[in-house]
Amino acid sequence: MVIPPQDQPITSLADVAQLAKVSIATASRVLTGSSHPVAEKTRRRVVSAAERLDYVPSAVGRALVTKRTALIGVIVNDISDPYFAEIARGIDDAARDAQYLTMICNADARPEAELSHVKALSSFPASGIIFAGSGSAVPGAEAAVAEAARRAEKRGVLVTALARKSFECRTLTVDNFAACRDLTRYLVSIGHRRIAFVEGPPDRYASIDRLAGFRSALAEASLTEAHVYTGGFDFESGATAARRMLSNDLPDAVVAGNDESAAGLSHALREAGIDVPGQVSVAGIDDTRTARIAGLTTVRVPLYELGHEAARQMVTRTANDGPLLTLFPHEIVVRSSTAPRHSTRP
Amino acid sequence: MVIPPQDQPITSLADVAQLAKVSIATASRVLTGSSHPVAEKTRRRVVSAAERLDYVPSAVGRALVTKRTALIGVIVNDISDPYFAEIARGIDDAARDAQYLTMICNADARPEAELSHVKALSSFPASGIIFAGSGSAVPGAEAAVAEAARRAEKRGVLVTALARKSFECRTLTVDNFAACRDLTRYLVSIGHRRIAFVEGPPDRYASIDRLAGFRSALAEASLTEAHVYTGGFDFESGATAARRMLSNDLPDAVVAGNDESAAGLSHALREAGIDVPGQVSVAGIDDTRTARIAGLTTVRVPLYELGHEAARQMVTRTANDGPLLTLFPHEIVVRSSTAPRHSTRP
DNA sequence: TTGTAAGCGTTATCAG
DNA sequence: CTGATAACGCTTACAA
Repeated sequence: MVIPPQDQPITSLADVAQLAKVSIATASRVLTGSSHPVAEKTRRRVVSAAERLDYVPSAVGRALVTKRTALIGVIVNDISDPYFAEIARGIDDAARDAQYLTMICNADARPEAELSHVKALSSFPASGIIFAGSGSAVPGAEAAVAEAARRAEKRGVLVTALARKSFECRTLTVDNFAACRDLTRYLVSIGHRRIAFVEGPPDRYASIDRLAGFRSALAEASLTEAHVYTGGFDFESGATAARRMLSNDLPDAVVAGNDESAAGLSHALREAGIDVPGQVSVAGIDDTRTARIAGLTTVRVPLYELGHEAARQMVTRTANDGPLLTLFPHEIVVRSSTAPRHSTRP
Repeated sequence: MVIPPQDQPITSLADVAQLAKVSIATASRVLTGSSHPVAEKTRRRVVSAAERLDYVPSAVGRALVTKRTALIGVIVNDISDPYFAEIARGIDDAARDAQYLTMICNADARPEAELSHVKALSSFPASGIIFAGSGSAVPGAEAAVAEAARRAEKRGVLVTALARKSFECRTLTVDNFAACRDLTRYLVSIGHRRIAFVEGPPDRYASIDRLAGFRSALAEASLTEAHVYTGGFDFESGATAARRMLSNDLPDAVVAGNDESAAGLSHALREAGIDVPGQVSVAGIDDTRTARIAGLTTVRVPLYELGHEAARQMVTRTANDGPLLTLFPHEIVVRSSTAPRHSTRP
């Protein structure tokens, strides 16, 4: 590592102590708000010395002793995806309230990237690591990540997931199966019969659980799926599925694996002259800001709240007691991308 | 700070050295890839010992000596705003390539929050701090932030801004004035005459420069502005402006201060039965993913690239030599929210 | 080529 | 109530 020119010496606790004419120990006790008793007069001398010198305690010096930094690491697939951005915002708000800093790591769903991030975060070490995305159901795909997470935990790093992972881990999430089942039930309830699904990445638990929920709702209603299109969690995947749908046959309604995909789907459908929701209803999942902008019917998943609560538990170190799995409620949000079957556009 | 139970001792360089039967110094030289010569046989012993112990060097121990952590801090207004999320993604990609971690700090445009983040980042200290959002033109509003940034720089922390700030600072950005002027020129070129503007937060340089660019283009064409609506950089601000527009009088076209606002604007207009772009053309600025989803005509601002290049310069410590101001090019992107005057929807 | 040891800034222990 | 000091894990002169 390149050592940059150290133009200015850092003012350290020793400087504060010297100016206040106390020992380093006393200065530390005052500035950390320790419970160790310090005379009021002494305290004031230290505080004013610190202010005069614009003293900022060295996080590194402190961490060397406490073996912990006021850092929370978040491993996302892609921070520019609103799903993760909203989670990250919730985390950082809770972190900031407790004077913690939030580190964002993009892993693009690659286990090797996750692994290297877990290691980097452990090297500080961060107080906690939050896995924002769901895991891969491919056997062994996450083995190394699981092992690294387990080791980090043994060293006192709190680990929390906000979606189902392939290893045991404290988890705050929603019931993806139920969420997608409820959404599909809604589409059935407004008269749709031929309903298609656009899948997310097929190895992800989020995709798998959502597809299963979709199928469950259809089975309840004694319906068979119109078609399950392979897809992905991005706009382009939805658009691609739409094009295949157009050259295939149009269902009454489509459930997409998430909002991004639903947005791409309805965009491409409309571009081809299809009336959404007049001819085809389209629904997404997550209720990210994409859903609002595109006017999508969707299922609200409390992303901000998931992140906020996970981080809150970490900074208060409550995460160790709570239950291993906490489910947050979801809720259908009806907007203008769906309509009763055979209605026309309002 | 609470000291957590240290379930497991951290394996340190001493452990590696012991297992490899070398001194700590030698182990360090091998593992840091120092230029100091080490016998090949010794090197291999150290490497295999490190592997066997699953050694991860302590970032804190290292930072205590080098006075620098492999951390880049990014101060954004709101990471859940795609504008900032796309910048953050660019930064993290460059950071990750160099084995740096990215810290995201949400400041919601509040100088006090920015200040506390700069201090927190300095306390590590981070290698660099990137200000993603533009500054406030209110005199003195950012004085304390400017001072803290200046001090951080004196200690070797690199500081870069991705938008105009009220203090001198290495800056990579686009010409907001020209961007908005060019967009307005485009609307004029397709026949619009009565053109309105929806402002961003009035104290921000980004808002001010864009409004000035808008007025400049109108002046060139000897037009007067239809109306300048107060607004903001969010969806709701655009929607609010639309409602005032409806009870006022409809212009031929509207330029919004950014894409979020433009999305809210066109959403509310359409909800009120107005044909966009048939009756009113709407354009945004930035070309965030919001623009793609909403099908907005806009100006592409290379957000990812700005973040990527800023971070790249930081990790290579090139930021000290380059020019103080670097302008990145912008580009008009035409989508379906604008059309020539008096045309009907395609 | 290897090793010894100083020192980074902080907290915590223990003695006064 | 205050202070001296060990310890944390690492890098890097300097010595051998």
